[in-house]
Amino acid sequence: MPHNATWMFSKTCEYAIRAAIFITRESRDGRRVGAKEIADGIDSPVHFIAKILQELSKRGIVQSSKGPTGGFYMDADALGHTLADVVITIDGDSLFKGCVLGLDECSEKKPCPMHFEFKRIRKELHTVLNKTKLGELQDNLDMSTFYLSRR
Amino acid sequence: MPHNATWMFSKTCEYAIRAAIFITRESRDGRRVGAKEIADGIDSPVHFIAKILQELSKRGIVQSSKGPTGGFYMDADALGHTLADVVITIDGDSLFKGCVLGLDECSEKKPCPMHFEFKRIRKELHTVLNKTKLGELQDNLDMSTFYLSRR
DNA sequence: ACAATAAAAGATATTTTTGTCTTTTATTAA
DNA sequence: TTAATAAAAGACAAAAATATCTTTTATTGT
Repeated sequence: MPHNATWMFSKTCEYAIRAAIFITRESRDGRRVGAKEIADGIDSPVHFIAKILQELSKRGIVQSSKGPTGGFYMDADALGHTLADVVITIDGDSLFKGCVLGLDECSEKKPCPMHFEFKRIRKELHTVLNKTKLGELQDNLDMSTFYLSRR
Repeated sequence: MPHNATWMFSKTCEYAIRAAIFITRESRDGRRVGAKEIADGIDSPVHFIAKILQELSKRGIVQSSKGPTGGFYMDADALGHTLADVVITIDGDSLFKGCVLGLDECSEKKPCPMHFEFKRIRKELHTVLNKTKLGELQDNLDMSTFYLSRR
């Protein structure tokens, strides 16, 4: 039987979200952070998060620059993204659109038994992930009271 | 990047839920259904669902009997179970308890940035999966209007 | 008793996800 | 213009999830 020690996001996506929030927080005072520092900050394998960051960078979710003094950061544009953007970039939009029971043909007309029950949950989920921009999260002083790693 | 074409449940668990509902429906008029028939009915690999059914049977979520006229079915006891029971049997309770971002130490005191936002969603999710017993689902005539496979 | 049926059990294979390591490319500062 | 730094890229490895196949065991009707 599957282990599935987590929730609704792939592990890759969990790392991505944690990294995005970490970078948001760090780039508050203009700091750029390297893959190593991020990996330490969010408890993830260095090379793995590096790969993920490549993808996020490609899609404009985070900014990056090479060389010394380089690293990952967020510009104004990037701060306009939401957590939903991060999720969609990594896991796609199936979380918001796919059938809970994995049926291809599930729809309003041919609903699976859980279709209508989960409509509200799905909507709420979308709302939560969409309502806050990373920039707003950045402005929130409480941010320092949240944890991204186990230490 | 991960594919993750579905939602919050493992594929194994999706099959399990679909099978449980299928058996509930079929055992309405005392019918027992074989693994093959179930696999056809819910669009799943035969041997794979057979394995899953073994587990569900072991935990009393479904009943089974061997030999000709044998197959899977639900007795009164089994009909008292909820979808949450099925989910927990297969995927464990991490869906209801684990941190959304996969942090081991996430708690009220050391919350991850999404902790409080997701509290409500998690609760609602638990409610939806817990509120209806399979037996009640069985009594619901609308059941015939729901789909469990692509055909 | 026997043949047929169906679940249980277990071995094995494939695919996907996750994680690691090495090389290349771009940028900076001295 | 060179050495150091850091991301980008790509090859490879390990682990987990999913899927298939074969053998065994229990049950039924004849």
